[in-house]
Amino acid sequence: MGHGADVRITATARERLEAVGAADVAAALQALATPSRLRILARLQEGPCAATELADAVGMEQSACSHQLRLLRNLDLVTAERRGRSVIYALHDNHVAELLEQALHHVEHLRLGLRDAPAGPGAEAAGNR
Amino acid sequence: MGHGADVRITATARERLEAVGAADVAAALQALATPSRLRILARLQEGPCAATELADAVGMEQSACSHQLRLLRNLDLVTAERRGRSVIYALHDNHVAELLEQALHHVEHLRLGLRDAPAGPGAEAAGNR
DNA sequence: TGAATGCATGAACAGATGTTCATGTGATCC
DNA sequence: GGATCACATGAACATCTGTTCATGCATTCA
Repeated sequence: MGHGADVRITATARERLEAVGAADVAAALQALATPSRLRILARLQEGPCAATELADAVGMEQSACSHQLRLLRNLDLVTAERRGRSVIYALHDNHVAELLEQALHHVEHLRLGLRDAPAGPGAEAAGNR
Repeated sequence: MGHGADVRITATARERLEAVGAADVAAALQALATPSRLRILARLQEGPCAATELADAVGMEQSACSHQLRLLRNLDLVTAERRGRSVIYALHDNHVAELLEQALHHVEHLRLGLRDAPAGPGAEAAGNR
C-alpha cells in the first residue's frame, strides 16, 4: 500500500459541483430565485398551509400559485397532502428551511454592503469597491 | 410604556424577506442559479483569476464569461482589480464562499433524496413521497 | 506610433420563465 | 344527481436570460 500519502479528504467546490451536476444545482437554486416562490416558501416555514390560503397569504392568483407549487413539488422542495378537498402544502424538510434561512442571512449581509474578509488566498489589497 | 410585553426577538422568514426586499433576495439567488455562473464562482473559490484564464477554466467564450462577470460584479458577488493588462477577479468575501458552500451542501442532500425531518409544526404523518 | 493583447460592451437572437385566462378534475354538500 | 368548492392543467403571451457576433477601449510592447 504505497508510502503513506497525504490523501486529500476535501473536494473542491468545482469538483463537488460537477459531481452533483452543475445544472441540477442551478435548478435547485433557481427554485428560490423568484419573489413569488420565496414568499411561498417563507410562508410555509411558519407551518403547513392549504393551497388557496397560501395563494391568498402571498398575494398571488390561485392559478399562478398552483403553477409555482408544482415546480416546487417537482424539485422536492415542498410536499403536498390531500386533506378533504384541500391540499396541504409544507416544506419538504428542514434542509429547505435552512437553505432559505442561509439565503436570507447572507443576503441581509450583502444588502448592507458589508464585507468580512476578502475571501481566498492571494486576494491581497483588493481595496473594496 | 405599556405593561412589560413578551417582545418578540426573532423575526419570521416572511418578515425578513419583505424587509430586505423579496426581489433583491431573488436577484441574489438568481446569480447562483446558472451552471456557467456556478462554475465561475466555484473556480474563484480556489483563488483569484484573470478573466481570460477564468473563461478558459470554465469552458466559456471570453465574451460570454465577461457578460456574466459583469452581472456578478453588479451584485457584489465578485471583485475586479486591474493588474497590468489583465483584470483579476475574486470572490467578494467569505460570505459568498459560504453561500456557495451551503448551496452545494444542501443540494447534495436533495440530490440524494434524503429527508431529515418533515419541517414545521403540524406536518404530522406527511408520509414521504 | 502602430500592432497586439486582454477585456468590455452593444445588438441580435433563441430559448426559458412567470403570469393570466379558460377549462378540467376530484371531493363535499344539498 | 347537480351544484359548489378547492385545486390542477394547458395554451397563449409578454418578458427576461444567456449566448454569439462584431466591435470598442485600454494597456503593453516593438
